[in-house]
Amino acid sequence: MSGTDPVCTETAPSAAHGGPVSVALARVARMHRIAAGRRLRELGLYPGQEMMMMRLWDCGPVRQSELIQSLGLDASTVTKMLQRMEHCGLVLRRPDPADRRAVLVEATDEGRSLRAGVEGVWSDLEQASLSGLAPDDRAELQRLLGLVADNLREEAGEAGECPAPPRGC
Amino acid sequence: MSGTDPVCTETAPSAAHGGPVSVALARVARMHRIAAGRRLRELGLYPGQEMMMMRLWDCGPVRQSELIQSLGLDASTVTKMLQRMEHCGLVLRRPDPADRRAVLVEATDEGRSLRAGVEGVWSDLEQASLSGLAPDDRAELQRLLGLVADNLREEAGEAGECPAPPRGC
DNA sequence: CAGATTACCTTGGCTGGCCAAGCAATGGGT
DNA sequence: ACCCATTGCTTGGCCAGCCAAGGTAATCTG
Repeated sequence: MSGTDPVCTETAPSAAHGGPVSVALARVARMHRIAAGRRLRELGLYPGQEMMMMRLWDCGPVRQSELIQSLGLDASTVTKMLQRMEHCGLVLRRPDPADRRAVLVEATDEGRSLRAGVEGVWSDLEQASLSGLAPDDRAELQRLLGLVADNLREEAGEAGECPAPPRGC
Repeated sequence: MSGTDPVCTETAPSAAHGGPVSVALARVARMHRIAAGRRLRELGLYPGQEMMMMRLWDCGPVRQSELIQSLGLDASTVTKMLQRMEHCGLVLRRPDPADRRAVLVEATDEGRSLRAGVEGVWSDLEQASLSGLAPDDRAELQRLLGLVADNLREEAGEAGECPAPPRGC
């Protein structure tokens, strides 16, 4: 707080730039991720892995490609995550007899044993982050997020044009 | 779609788990980031850097600690980002004469020249992702995100208890 | 005024996540 | 039967982002 402190006094980041909602969304998402990570770490999980496990708990043995599509992640991301998780004993991977390029993924017993903990963390977090929102508000928030998701999905689909314009930096 | 395909037919990921809103939030945020990254790359920026630049455009020379707090990022993250961005000529760093441990950060002319492009990208993205939402809905979404942000901020504040419970994996 | 505490930044290590490129197996077209 | 396009996954490279630990400067305290 010295005399060198420059012009800017505004602490709240931008309500004037291109997209206030986008800014808010990015911020909230990061904070949410951090909060989740803090709780998850006590279970021995890194943030993001819980999504994977949830999908596996639901489904029994799944093709890796199914995971990729259902989580909406990049294929290489899923590959590396599963490699680490397998190495930790959370998950089991074996070739699909019906298609020799595919890989079937399944939760191990150890992986399954985390289910209650993870679900507890998530519902706890949901409760904490939505505290003070009426049921109507929660439903509304979910609805609006759904609409945005639809828009972005469409966006992503029709974007395969520019081959690879240079990355300046 | 072979015969080996297991039980799970549900494509929509979970409406039953702990936190549907949390899931939606995480998904939307990731898609949003990807969409932003795709557009930003044509400007020579990586996703995340635009937030930094926006803050710098607003404020003139800023202390690094100010950036850390205002962006809500980890100190080490900001350090590394700025190192890369300085190396690319987007940004200029110089020691603060008033406090020899502090660093003052400022956009270079080259960095400033990206302003119009970045703001265009963001408003474009805002428009694309909010397409189909009435003004009321947009305002509502922003309001709700603000509430969630408040909850999470509070959350983060009072969480400095457990020193460092082991990371199993 | 000296010693302890605090603020500010840096480095190292690890993960999630992306893209681009590559390899193997499947399936369709002629 | 053959070739080619497609699908499924892997590797390598890079960046954002976290935590933990360390070093230097400013500030608070005795």
